[in-house]
Amino acid sequence: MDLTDTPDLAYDVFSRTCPSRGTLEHVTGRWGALTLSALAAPEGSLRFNELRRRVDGVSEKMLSQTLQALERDGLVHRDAQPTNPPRVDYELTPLGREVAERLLALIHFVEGRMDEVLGARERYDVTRGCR
Amino acid sequence: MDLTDTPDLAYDVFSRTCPSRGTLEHVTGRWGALTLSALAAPEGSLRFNELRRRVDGVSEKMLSQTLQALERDGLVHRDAQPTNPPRVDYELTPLGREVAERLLALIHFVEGRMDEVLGARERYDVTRGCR
DNA sequence: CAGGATCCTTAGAGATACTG
DNA sequence: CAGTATCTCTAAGGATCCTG
Repeated sequence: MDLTDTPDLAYDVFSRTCPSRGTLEHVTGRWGALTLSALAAPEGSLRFNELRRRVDGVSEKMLSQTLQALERDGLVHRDAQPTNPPRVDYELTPLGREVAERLLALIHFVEGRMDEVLGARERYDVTRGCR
Repeated sequence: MDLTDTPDLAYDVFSRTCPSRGTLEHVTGRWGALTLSALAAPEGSLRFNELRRRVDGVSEKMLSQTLQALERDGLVHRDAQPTNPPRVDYELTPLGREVAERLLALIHFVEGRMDEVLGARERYDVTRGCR
């Protein structure tokens, strides 16, 4: 084993220039997180407009951009049938599924603790609201 | 067990108006995620400028805003000594620590798979780059 | 149906200067 | 040291129209 250099710490999100920051932003961004979560549903595979309905509030443009970024990062697989009308199915790749798992653990935890969060907010606003 | 209504699903991030979306954005946002991660370090407690140095690239303004949002959500505790010069320490609350745990699981997973991601990107750019 | 192309708006972000 | 205040400006995001 050679430990003179640090090849295993190649990617550090704390560094401004690390590409992992970009990927993390795709994954955790407003629409990225919801899109991955939607695709993690049991159905496994969803069409463009199905996704759009699930991800409440997303525009066509943002969903399209989000899906492209996730596909480029190898987290989402895009299956386009050259039929008319066109039919395109999106599903998670194996890597994407592992990412989504961890993402959902975070999301569900936050959802489950929202009462605490909301309580903390009220307390904060009462004490510091008088600024 | 009564399953006729769904009171336990009170917070659903898929809904445009759910407050959990806001909290999730504080947690997963560019600076929120890095700030929580930095505070999850073994030291436990960090001062403003220590944080600023760890979170490479953050401005005073954004760090300040981020910390306020996280404090308001009850994830970060702020301890200000009214001395001169002032000294303020930030640390995770118990709830914040649980959130950070799950967040770090996601971050470390992504960091560990960046080679795959970068490989996928190259393949994507080669095949679709010709647009 | 799945998205590309366009235009438009504004909130988020950075830089700087100032203060207790 | 730990912020706040102010300014500027870009780029994310939304709405709309269009096409294979």
